[in-house]
Amino acid sequence: MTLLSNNMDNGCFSSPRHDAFPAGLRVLVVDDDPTWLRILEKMLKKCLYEVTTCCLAIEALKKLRERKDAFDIVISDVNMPDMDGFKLLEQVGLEMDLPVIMMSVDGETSRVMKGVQHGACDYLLKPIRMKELRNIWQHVFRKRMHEARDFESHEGFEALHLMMNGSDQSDDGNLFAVEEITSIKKRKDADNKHDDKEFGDHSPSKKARVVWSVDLHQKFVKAVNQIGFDKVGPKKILDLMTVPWLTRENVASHLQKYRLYLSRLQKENDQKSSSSGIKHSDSPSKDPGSFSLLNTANNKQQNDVAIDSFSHSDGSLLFQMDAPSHEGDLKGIVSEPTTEKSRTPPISSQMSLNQPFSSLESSEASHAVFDCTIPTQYSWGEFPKGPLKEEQKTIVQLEDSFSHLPLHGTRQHIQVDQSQSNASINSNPSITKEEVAPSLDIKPLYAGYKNDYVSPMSSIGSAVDTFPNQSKSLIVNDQSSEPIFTSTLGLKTHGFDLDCISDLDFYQRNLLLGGEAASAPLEDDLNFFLLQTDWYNMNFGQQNINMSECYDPRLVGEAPSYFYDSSDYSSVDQSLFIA
DNA sequence: GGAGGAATAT
DNA sequence: AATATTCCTC
Repeated sequence: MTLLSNNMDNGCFSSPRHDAFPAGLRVLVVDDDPTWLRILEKMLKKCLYEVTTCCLAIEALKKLRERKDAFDIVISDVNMPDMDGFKLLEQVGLEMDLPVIMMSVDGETSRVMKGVQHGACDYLLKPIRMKELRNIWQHVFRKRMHEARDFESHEGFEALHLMMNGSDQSDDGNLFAVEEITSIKKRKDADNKHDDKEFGDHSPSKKARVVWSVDLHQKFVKAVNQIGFDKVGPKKILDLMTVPWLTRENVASHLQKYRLYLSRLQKENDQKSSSSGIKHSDSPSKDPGSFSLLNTANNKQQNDVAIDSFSHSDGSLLFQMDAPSHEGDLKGIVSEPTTEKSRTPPISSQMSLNQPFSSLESSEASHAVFDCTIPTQYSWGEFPKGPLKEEQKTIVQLEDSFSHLPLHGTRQHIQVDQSQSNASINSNPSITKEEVAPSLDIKPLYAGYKNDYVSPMSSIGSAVDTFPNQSKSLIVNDQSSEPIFTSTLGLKTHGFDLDCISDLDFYQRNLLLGGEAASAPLEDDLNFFLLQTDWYNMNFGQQNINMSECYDPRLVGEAPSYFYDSSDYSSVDQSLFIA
């Protein structure tokens, strides 16, 4: 490490005798009580600091003015005859801008506060212990960091830490030199430079990440379908999506993931078919109506663009979508879920699941599907966090949760809500008209969504796999920490408002936040950030709420099913397309 | 010289 | 795991 040299240009800590950082710290002690003065001097010297004492505040000021660079830090008593310690504090802060530590026998909060308000970097109560003096250098260090302007708490802390460890015993010169500190800052500055741009427009340090919300994905899928799976390209998709802030790269990345997902499904499908002989039976309901079903290559018909090209040889299908948007959106291909479920052992769930499909009409069917697939709020509560996290969660669990679903009752509920959903959505600024318009309502969207990812396969396995993952994502994950931090910064700047989710918010929601956040369940979020005391976390949590499809707690009371359900859907969907 | 897309990085 | 970036090919 670099040693602090006595001849540093800036003259800091220039002690002829010591070159290790804390050692040689030039301290000016001011106290009208000679006894204390002596004691302090002794103690400070023991710390290897260079000590200068004076019993008069005025005298201290004089010394300081004479040579502004002669001291690194000032320790002053509060009660002095010639001048109020606070006054001195103020002067020093004004003229020399040196860190000042106040001390007194009086620990009254108001006084301490006064000292701090006047700029004291610390307030020590007499009797003062070595321990307290030993670390006063930290104030100098901190100040320097700040001065270096682009002080970064993190690095600063690290450096500080290092210094402390290394310097504690003043044994070696294992300390960071001021120069180093400075360099750290510089590096920091450089880094921040790019960030700054983003900061400018409310974004945090890093480039915002695009969160592929259900809406976005839906658009994506729609575009893919319109173009034709075999002809798609990021650019084309991007153009069709008409999402201004989205970039080709974003789309490319998503497409990559999408393809990966599909291929994985395909793979699984293949395996399955081979092992079990023939693939799944056709899904139950191929509803002529609007539902599309997937499975078997045969059903590709009615879509303008069936994206089955992906599937291959074996003809097992990949997936189809109703391409044309129009109201066609509603029809999603729901097959998969059905199939999966039916296969699953737990009878109760199966029954419920199947039923809807076979008998319901398309629109209803889709609802039903949702119901089946998505655990309702009840489920939420029932899902054990632990298990959810586990990779092998499984069918059993899923089934369990499914069996708990209040399908019938819920279904009705949902339908009703659905009618309101549009209103809700519209009222929610976070969703732009365009977004709302194309799709009749969220449910259909989800249905479509699900189709995209799930329909291709009717494999239970895939469903199962995804589920656990999704749960994982539901739980606050650390990965989001970084993005979130950033985003919060942005939010902070803009004054995030939970009540008013504006387009901007939508934008932020999609660009600023970490992806996982979007699927975080309210419950977890709340738990999570209720534990946090700082603003960042609080907002982080709120953000999450917003992100999860209008999951505003305050709204929950009013628009129950819709919100709950939607959030659930979103989570499910997300998991679904998590490859 | 840009678009796609696999490989990598974060 | 989800996205972003990089890098190579066409």
